[in-house]
Amino acid sequence: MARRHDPERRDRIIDACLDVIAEHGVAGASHRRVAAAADVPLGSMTYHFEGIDELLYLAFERFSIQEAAHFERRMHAATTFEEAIEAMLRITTEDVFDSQRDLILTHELYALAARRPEFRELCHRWMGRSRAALERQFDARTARILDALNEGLTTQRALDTQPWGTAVVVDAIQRVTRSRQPPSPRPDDGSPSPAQSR
Amino acid sequence: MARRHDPERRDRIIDACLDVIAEHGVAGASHRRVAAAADVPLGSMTYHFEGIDELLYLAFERFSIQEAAHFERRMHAATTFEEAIEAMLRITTEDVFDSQRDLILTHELYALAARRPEFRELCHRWMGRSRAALERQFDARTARILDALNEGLTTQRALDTQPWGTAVVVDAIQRVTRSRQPPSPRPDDGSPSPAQSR
Amino acid sequence: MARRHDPERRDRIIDACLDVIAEHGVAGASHRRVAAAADVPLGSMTYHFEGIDELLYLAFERFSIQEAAHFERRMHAATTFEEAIEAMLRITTEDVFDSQRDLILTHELYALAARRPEFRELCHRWMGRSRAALERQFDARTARILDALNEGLTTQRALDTQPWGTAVVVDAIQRVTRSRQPPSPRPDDGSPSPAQSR
Amino acid sequence: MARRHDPERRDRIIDACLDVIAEHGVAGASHRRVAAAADVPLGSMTYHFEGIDELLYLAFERFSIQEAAHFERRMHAATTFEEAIEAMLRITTEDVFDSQRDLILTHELYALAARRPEFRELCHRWMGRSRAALERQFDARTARILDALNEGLTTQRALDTQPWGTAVVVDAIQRVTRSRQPPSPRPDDGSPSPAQSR
DNA sequence: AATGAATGAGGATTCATTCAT
DNA sequence: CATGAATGAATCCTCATTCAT
Repeated sequence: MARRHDPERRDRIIDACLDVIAEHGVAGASHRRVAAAADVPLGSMTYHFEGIDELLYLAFERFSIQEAAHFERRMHAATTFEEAIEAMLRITTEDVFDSQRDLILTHELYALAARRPEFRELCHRWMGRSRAALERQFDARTARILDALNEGLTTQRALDTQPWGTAVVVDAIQRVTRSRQPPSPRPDDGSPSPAQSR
Repeated sequence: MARRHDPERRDRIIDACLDVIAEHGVAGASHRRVAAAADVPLGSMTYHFEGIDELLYLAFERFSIQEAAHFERRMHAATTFEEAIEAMLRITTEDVFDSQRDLILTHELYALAARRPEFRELCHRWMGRSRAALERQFDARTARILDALNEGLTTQRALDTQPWGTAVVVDAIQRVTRSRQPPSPRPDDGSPSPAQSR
Repeated sequence: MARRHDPERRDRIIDACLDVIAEHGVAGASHRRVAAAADVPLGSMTYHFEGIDELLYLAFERFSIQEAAHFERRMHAATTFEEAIEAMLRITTEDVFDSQRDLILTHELYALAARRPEFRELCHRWMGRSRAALERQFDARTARILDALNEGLTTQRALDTQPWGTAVVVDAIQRVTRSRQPPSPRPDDGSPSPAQSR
Repeated sequence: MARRHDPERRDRIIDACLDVIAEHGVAGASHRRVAAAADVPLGSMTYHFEGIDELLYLAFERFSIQEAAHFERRMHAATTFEEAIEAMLRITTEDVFDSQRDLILTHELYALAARRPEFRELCHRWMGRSRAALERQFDARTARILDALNEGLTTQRALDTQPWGTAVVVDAIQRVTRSRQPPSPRPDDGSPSPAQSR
């Protein structure tokens, strides 16, 4: 009866879906719960979305795009090699550490991606953007390794029951970035500072 | 009607549960589907297990133990530093690459662990065993980084839609192991240097 | 967006409704499916028709009129007694045999008519026209019997899983038409013999 | 809470399903309505039947068997040719005329059969039994024609809005049975003359 | 005049769980 | 000890219809 015209409803439902997944997992993300979270009648759900699969896809698509954009923002803000290293450190130790929500959503997405190609495609695009952002400061090989390292450190730190210090992270990043740097000159893409210390 | 006395039934159900998760995800793992997969009457499910949560927990417990054991076997077989490097390479590039099932189960477990402490505990124990196995050939810090690197490389290789060569993996392992290795002598087999244990 | 002014839309919807019934039965004939079949917005449905009942009625009205007209055409083309017999044979063996669509729609209509008077009225009118057409070549009694015979043969041939030869049909028509024919002279075209009108 | 053990429940549901179809048509035969009619919880429906399709099939299977049995009883009671004619007359004029329920169910079945082979099979079996019963008193050809005639007369009498006298029926039966009877002697009970079997 | 947006009721089905046997 | 029968809650989705535009 209230709210008949509500143009942002679709968006609100997608956001609500992410909230529900963060709280109950994909397994607990039902039309009913999402509708309640978005304060929308149940019938709206299948009016706005083909089915729960489409909603799930759109939700994770939005999430992966937001995460990629966040990563890009972090990396683009770094104008020197040192700042890039620093940015990586912050990304690994702070960003995910702070947000339980992101952590959950990321792994729910991965679980889906492991079984279903359309979600794997989302991961692929996300990784592509992360790598491209890293390649502004690092060569392609290093970018790829750094991204994988970030992935692994983040996951293990989050899923451990014991706290990790940041020292391991710092050390890991150094090993990965220092080792190959002297022989092969960094690509001038984005023209990072020639100095490679730290 | 046939098998009334069936002592391995509980075990069979747990294994069937993992199969079902691998095929349908945790979201699709219902009593009915697991019972069907285990060829067991539906009533058995709540007779043998408190509820679906207990079954899920036992299934992932078994899975994580099996995986940890597999990792240990791989690493224990390596008696030299070079063999250890080689083992890591194989673990990262072959093991998970081959088994879609393990990949899915791992990420389903992580998704659960991100939300629920009891599953995080499983991850913690699994990581602990992996690290201990690595510490037979590497110092504690390197072990931890190697494990994280393996985690990240494995995940990203599996969830990408494009194939990765093994070159990146080789390079990554080298960077992580070479850099710190010369100054600190490798711990001898079975006794990680006390200063670096967690 | 395209066709705003579309005077034949109502007609198109009615035809589409018959198509949907032929494919999904009355049970499966929903506003949505008909709208899709007619390539018309869902909102059109209740704009052009009071409700689904009205649409159903109009669809079957059209269908029964078309069928009656077809029957009349067949019979009117027969100018002799022999041609009339031949026409009946063709109607029973060819027409319905060929069209799965007509068969389905006929029985869906009958099923409705068995429960609801307004649809029974349609059947009544259809039968009336058929009989009138037959009475151009047969006395009223024979016309009625022939029509019923046609009904029964058609139904049983169509709903059997084994093919019927045409021999039975020929024989049946002969029995029904021959027996009473010798004593009472065939009525001349358009005026059934008064003695036998009902 | 009440009635946990109720061995005839399945049967009761099937009967209730036929009642609901007779009242609301196949289109209106929902799990809910049938469950209510059978005084059974909704969850029972899919416990006892694979789905609504299976229930529909079982209901019409039962109906067609009951009808065939009724027809057989009528015909088997007739021991002479004259009694058989009389039986046919009663079947056509009384039986269906009396029961709105049978009429509706018959045509709902036919509507289904027109679209779906499994229901056509039911019709085929029903017809087979009717014909076999007729062949105890009539030759095969006559049996078939009589059955078709009965079908058509029954249908048209029921779906007309005006009453039919019995005279037409008597006449029709006579025409069909008299014509071929003199030359070929009636087969004695149980063994139709071989020359006329199909 | 026409329709896209919206919705509550009801559609079939699946669910975890209970319980009598 | 084990299970087949049973069920009410909840699943996703479709429905006819309403209504603001």
